Amino acid sequence: MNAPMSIQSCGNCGLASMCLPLALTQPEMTQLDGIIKKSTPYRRGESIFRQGDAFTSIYAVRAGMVKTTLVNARGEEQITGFYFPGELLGLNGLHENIYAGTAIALETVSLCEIPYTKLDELSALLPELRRQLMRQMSQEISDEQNMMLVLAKTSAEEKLGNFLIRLSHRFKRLGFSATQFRLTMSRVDIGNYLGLAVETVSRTLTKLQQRGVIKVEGKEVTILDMSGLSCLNGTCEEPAKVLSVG
Amino acid sequence: MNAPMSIQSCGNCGLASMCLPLALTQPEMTQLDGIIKKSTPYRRGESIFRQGDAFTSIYAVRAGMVKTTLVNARGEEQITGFYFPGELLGLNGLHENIYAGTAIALETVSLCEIPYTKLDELSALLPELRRQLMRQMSQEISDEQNMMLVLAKTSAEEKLGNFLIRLSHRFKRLGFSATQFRLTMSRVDIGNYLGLAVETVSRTLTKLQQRGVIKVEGKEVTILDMSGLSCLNGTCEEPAKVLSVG
DNA sequence: GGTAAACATTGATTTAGATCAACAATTGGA
DNA sequence: TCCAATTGTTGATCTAAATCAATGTTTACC
Repeated sequence: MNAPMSIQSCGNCGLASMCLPLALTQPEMTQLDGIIKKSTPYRRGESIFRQGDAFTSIYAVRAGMVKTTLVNARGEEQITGFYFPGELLGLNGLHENIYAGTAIALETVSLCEIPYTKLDELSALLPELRRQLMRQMSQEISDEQNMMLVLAKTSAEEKLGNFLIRLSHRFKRLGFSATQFRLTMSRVDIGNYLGLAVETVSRTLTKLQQRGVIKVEGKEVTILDMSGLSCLNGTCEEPAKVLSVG
Repeated sequence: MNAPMSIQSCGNCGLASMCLPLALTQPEMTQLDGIIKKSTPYRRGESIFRQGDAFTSIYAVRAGMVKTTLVNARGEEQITGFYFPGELLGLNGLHENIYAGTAIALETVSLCEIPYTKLDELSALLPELRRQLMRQMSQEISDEQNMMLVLAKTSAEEKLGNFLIRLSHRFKRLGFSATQFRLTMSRVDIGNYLGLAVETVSRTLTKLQQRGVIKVEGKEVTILDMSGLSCLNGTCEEPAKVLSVG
């Protein structure tokens, strides 16, 4: 090992999180090309894989946003996540060789496809990769446990506050503005994800806007008072309690 | 490779799911002993690790039941899972080397402790282990996504039906009765986990009992009509709709 | 560029489950 | 074996958010 290990963007798929070319040699790079496939872009509404399909590959999002959904026996459908460039899809297919959910493009989406059968080969090539994969799964477990908390314990306002803040973080990480971004998903999708009716999503966004915390213009959102939002989220110091005196 | 690979119970910790002694040689077994630690039992209420602690080990439950919880900045606490013998704790500590939740013994609990630093060593010894670990994480992701669906989309009755059925499956897998078992956790814990008030848990159990679907005697539960419960869960065929005629 | 479909907002009404309150049943320690 | 503490049940009331309903707005496709 010559250079200090660093996680950087991969030329092949443009991803910081998935691809870890730790000063790869040229032949190694060439090998990589043969393993990671660039698949043709998916269009809005197209599914990348469907619940119950044979598990063949995991996917790293290159560009565009993806949602994943889970349907139960009674036909109720839950959006289980929104995936941004740099994030991995299909991690929960490993335990029974079947995709445990459906992934759908919310806009035009590019992906890196990593065939599961090649994962060992790839890991041998990039020893750090498997560990990185474990970290990502670990992260996903944490995120979903946090989501359980949000779904079970918080009000509509807190849910939306939390949602917007997490979106903000992810846009920031991608190098975009943390305070002004576009909601790629519909209000229905937001409601479904947060366990709220569409009408409640609408009303709550309006309420937050009236309070001056955010500005909403259709799908465009501006966060005007980040700490105001954070407070909803509980991630800021409790504002000094104003006790009514005498 | 001589014998066909099979996942069987590990003499060291009695676990089918975690330990994979694929016809190990004696020296290998000896090595294992040095890596997997049997820790002293934890008593009811004791914590195995706490949210924010430095991540050192993952744990496999040998005996007894464990709950894990997550606390957010505002102090709201959510039970994120109940862990049975054979299941793994601490899988979501990997991504930032900090435990992302707290694990608490619900009764006297025995564990196998697997120091994270030994995981590579162990994986080299048992090549199947790392894959098994990935499968377990994958399973946990799926379980939590299912939980998101339950929390966001189902009624109190459905939540409890789903809860009891999942408990039933796990007792069955452990070789115990699938229709009669003890609720190790309190009603408060059940409510917290399912996003319900205690009172609602109590009332709903009573209602299910009155309907003859279950029998409840304190912590002892008997499932009298499994398909009745499954219907709540949506995992059975829709019962023929009785249309009122004329 | 027009029109149907999909998506979003706002208001009125209903409801499932939370909260408040009182009491009963277990549990565990002296 | 008793008593305090914890845990569980049941009833009455309240409320946040769902549902129902009507209308406005954007999108995408002939």
